[in-house]
Amino acid sequence: MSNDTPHTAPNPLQQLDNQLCFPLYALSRMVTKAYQPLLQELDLTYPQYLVFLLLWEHQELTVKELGDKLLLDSGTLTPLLKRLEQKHWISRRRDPRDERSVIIGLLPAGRALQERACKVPEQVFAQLDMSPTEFEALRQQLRHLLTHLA
Amino acid sequence: MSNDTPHTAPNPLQQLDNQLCFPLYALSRMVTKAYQPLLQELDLTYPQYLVFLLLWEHQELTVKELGDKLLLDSGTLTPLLKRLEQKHWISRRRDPRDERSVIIGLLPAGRALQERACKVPEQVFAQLDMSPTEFEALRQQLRHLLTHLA
DNA sequence: AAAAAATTAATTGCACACAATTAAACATTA
DNA sequence: TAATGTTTAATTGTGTGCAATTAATTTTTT
Repeated sequence: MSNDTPHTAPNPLQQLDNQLCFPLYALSRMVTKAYQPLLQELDLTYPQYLVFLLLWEHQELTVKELGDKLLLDSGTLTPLLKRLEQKHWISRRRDPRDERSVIIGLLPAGRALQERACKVPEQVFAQLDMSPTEFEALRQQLRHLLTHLA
Repeated sequence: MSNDTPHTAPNPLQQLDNQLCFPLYALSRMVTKAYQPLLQELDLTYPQYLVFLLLWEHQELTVKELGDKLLLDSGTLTPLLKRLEQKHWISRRRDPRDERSVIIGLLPAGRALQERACKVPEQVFAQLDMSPTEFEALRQQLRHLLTHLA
């Protein structure tokens, strides 16, 4: 132990390689990047794509419902949805039965995107180099953690 | 099949619940949120904390090396590092042997943060409700995917 | 019904992320 | 060595994320 190393002894728990959080954070961004060239063809960002996945499934959802499902708040969703509205892909209107809520609906151009996007999931999966079994196991483990933390 | 449902038949691969990307994206944000109250005490954001994890381990790193390890580019790192410099936690100087590189070093106040942060990993782990075995398995699986994708 | 509490979006301000471009320094090649 | 190409940060512009606040509406309580 020479005294030209005055810094604290390394704490293994404080090393990046031993963190769970970092691979989660980095992998999430890398997967988003894997989507990017495919989504660019559709003029969509990744969070915008997630909104459409929900709208293609449910036709109409309030901002609240979108936020609950995506774990995003109005500070993120409101400007994102306004950009989609400007492109005439979605509609935004107050719920007449509860004027607090804003209902997001699909416009024809937004619905038409679904067909163009249908190949996206398998194309990303192909880049992942995972067996369907591994894929399913990891998906369930992540979802389990998510429900425990959210 | 009634004709008041003019929309396309749902594609299972286009349902949010069947995606791997979404739990990854959402869990990553939730885990970052779990760090937030702990890091707030240190006046740190999560990506700033990651920078310090590396600096506590290596004392000095170039912006390039930080970017390679964190998978972040200068567009993200430069302003982040300038904020840390303004707090007198790190130093930024050109490498005299290669004036293209900027060397990031720890200042005393930045080094002193390590001790205050040493409990953070275990406190976050406690919130995760996972066995160490599960933790380790997931960590390695995520790292494996990351190296395949990055 | 009136007052208080809760719910829903929007807004504001700050900090990432990242694509694309620029500029400086260094390396390689003709 | 001069020209070309590469590497490294910084810059610019757009789009999230999110904490905190605000404003309008609805619900609950008194």
